[in-house]
Amino acid sequence: MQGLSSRAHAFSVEALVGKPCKRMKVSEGHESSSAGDTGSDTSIFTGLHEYPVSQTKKGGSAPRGPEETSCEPQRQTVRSGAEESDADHGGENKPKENDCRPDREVRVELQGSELWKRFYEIGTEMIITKAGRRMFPSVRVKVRNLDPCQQYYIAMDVMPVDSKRYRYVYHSSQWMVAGNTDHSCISPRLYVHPDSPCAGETWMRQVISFDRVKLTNNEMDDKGHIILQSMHKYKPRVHIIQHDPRMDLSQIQSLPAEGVHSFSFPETEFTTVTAYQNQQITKLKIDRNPFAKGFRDPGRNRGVLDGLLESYPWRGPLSLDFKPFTIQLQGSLGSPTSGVKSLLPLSSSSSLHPFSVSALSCQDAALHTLTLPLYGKTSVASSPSTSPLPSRAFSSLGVDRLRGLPPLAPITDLPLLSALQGKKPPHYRDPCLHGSAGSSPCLIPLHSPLGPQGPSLLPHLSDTAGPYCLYRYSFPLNPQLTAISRHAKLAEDTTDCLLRQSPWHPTTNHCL
Amino acid sequence: MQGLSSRAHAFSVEALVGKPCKRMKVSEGHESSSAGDTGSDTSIFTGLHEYPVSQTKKGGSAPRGPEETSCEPQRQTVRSGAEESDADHGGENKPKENDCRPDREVRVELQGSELWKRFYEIGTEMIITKAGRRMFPSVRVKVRNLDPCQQYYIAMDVMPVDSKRYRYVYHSSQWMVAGNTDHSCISPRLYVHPDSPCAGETWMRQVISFDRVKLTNNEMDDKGHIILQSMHKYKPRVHIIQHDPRMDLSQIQSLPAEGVHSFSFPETEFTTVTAYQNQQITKLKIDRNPFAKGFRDPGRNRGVLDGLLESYPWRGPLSLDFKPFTIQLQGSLGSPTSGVKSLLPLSSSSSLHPFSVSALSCQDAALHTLTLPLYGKTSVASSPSTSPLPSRAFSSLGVDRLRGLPPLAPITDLPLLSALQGKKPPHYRDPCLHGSAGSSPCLIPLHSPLGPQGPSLLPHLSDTAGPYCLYRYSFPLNPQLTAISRHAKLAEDTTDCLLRQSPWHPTTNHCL
DNA sequence: GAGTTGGCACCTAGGTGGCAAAAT
DNA sequence: ATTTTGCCACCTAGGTGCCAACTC
Repeated sequence: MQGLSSRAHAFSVEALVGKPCKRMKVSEGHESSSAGDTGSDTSIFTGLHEYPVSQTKKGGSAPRGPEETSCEPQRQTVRSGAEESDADHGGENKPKENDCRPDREVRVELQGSELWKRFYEIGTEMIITKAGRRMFPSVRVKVRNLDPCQQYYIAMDVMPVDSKRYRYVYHSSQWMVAGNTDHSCISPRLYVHPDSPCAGETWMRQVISFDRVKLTNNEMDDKGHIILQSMHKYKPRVHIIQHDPRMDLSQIQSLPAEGVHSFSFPETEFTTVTAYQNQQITKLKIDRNPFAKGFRDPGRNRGVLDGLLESYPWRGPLSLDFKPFTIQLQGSLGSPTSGVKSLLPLSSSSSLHPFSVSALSCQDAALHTLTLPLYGKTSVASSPSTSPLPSRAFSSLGVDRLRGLPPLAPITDLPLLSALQGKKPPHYRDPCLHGSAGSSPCLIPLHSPLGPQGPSLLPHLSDTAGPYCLYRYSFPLNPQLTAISRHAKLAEDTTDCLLRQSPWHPTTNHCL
Repeated sequence: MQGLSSRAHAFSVEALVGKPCKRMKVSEGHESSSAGDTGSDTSIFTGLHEYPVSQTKKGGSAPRGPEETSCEPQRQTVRSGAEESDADHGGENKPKENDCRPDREVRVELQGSELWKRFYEIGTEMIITKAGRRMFPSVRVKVRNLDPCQQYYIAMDVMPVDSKRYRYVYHSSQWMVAGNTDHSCISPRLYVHPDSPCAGETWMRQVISFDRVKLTNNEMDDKGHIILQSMHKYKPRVHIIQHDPRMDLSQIQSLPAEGVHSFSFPETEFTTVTAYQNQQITKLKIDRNPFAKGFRDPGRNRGVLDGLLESYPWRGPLSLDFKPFTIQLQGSLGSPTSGVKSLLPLSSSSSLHPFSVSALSCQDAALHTLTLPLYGKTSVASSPSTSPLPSRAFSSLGVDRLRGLPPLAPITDLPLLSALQGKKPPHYRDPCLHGSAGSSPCLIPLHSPLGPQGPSLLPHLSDTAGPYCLYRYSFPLNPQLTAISRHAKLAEDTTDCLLRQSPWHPTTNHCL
């Protein structure tokens, strides 16, 4: 389980199997090294029971100077080394189950500190929007030395680092002070972790993630997001709040007067923006945030087609522009009975791959022909998919159904018949066209030459006769070409696929 | 906000604006009618402080007979009418803030009772899977007469109705007893609502939804799902548990000995299955569960194309099969300068619609031509979309970018130029092909006749000269045809769109 | 001109029933 | 013969940066 995002899990599973009020051992790895170690992926802070951090300023104005929050980065070095290992072994002590006073200072470690530092070195920017935007990276912490039996709230807020307004100077790639904050008195919002309240033991057992926090620049926000001003510098704080059963903290909107430990981490400082200023930040965000994968530089992990091109020797004739091209892929066929010939004169290498892709590449016709095998063995369907592509990737390209082609028996087979008759293949559903007597929308048996270039192509296909059924899939040039290549990839993974034996009329080019 | 699904919201927003310990007025609508009213969409139960329901049987075997759970459906009629309205007005009483004894019996109403009853009349089935399956409908309740200041846990479990095994007899569409349960002693799982614990006031303010509950048939489940046996009858129970601050209830796995009110509703009884038995159940699920929308009968809400066909008089020549067809849509053009002529001889009706779709319908060529307007006014981009289709719908058809065509200035415009030069339109991203000098994959300026039928089509286009730019989009016959129709829908919604004024070479058919 | 906004293509994440193979 | 399982197409829901238009 990732963090505490699902409260239900915490209750229903992990909490249930855990032994209550028994300190769990957490992996503590490198923390016994110097806490300020920049090579560490965590930052450790200890909180003092006597209030290490300044109180929340209710409805107050922004602090005047940097570091007014009294939980200083320097505090980071207060505890380390020896006491750290003390704590490690102290975890074996029997916790005082009825005594809810923690036996040592509360400690909080920032998770993903390494990533935060990567951003911090460039100058972290966080987008804020009217609707609210998540932070990336998000604040994730591990807490230690809580009383396992005590109930705690854990919350986060975001404090101004100073009362300056900033602007980004492109040519120097730097943030410069651009003025002072107009002190709009917005009471700072406190984000209470959704798992609150929770026993110390449960909190300590896992990473506490604030990834659902959203930042907004909408002062009228009514969704509980944290309200910030654009072009200002901020730093998140994490608060560990002892639950006082006498008080209903379920609706706390500001920190209580006592029993609060607060922590912050220098590398989490960021500047709010409505659009990224520093392109290095953009790049790093795109590179690390899974939701931005669509923007990633394809250089590293290019399209499957590219991968195929590189992994096969026949690269030559293929190109991605409008020029004519031919692909002839080659794979090991499991069945000696499937006699596959080289289908196209343009192909150079030996041709045993179970499908071929060709283009009738008049410059703008974008009409392609795909000869694909019909999977003749059931093992195809049940073989574990080794494709690195999620199947969803096909969806967006609109060619999922190519794969939906079922295993078939020679000719009396119902799915084949339905395909030949222009019905839907079994797995295909199209609610828009449902009920019409339409044909299979994506897999269409090839009946005749397609255009000017068709005849020059088809003889090569038809004279191979018997062992395969030719299907045609037409698609616009580039995106679907990728799709085709993905099918190539699939076929490649399916080493036991067979070409379908289905009748092919050599002169009419009809698939019977 | 829907239910309490986001704890963060409960804390950060709604809870914060609410006045603590003041009973909120909830919409109570028809509840003052007889509680047993079958026409009502809620079922109301009252719980007795003296334990209306049998205790949880820890690790126990299934009950032997039906209705062993003592919270009977019949209890449903205990309270109604007069007291109901009493409670309504009692809501204005000042709650005794320091006295946490509720002033009347706790009441729980099932939300969505009407839907539950629809299922119940057929014989509700719930799929159970190894990974866990949600319930549909899900248990959603409203609670009343809690002490606003008292903290409560609210939980759900699922109790066997009897200890019989059932099988479905298809020819009689009935569930028949097929034997007795083998008493596998799996301790029943308790699903604690993720918002627990929470103040009575907060609970009462909104619908409490158990839609995240998952049912499983995996006895070894470690994800906290509720474990049931297939082909058995069950009924969910809802428990209101007073929070005893002396006890840590955050890890409760069974109901405490006191302070629990339990409720169940006869219409929520269901039979567990691994695959639906009664097709009426399947149909109702598909009809009502948004996640099953893909399986819905398109008869009611068919494809947009169908809708267009019906809403326009020119239906005649269009068909969805392989036959040749022509569409000529007609809309009101904002600009009198855009002289659009009837583009195709096949078109019958008057032709002023800003685009046309035609097919060079050789039986299997599937090469179509789309003439579409370029949106010339910024108001197009900013006009509120009235299309009932989510934009995502286009994604799956692979033609999103058609819409991405930007508003353009006559010819020096960069996006247009890039489009004409075969570059990507501004909004288009294709990571797979990124970096290649490829052309616009989906919007390709029309340069020349496309095939045998091309020349006969293009003269009609080219001699309209000046005011538009012709783009071509090729697509396989059926699915993308729908996509085209969706663009028709978009264009229809965009009443102020303008045909683009861009040069068109009348003899070469090139878009300059 | 600088900063903000809204639309959108492209993702992640995950819920649904259909289907056919597998298990019982 | 019945029940279960795994895969899949098709959805919902929502997070991301890009872009053009808007605002000040």
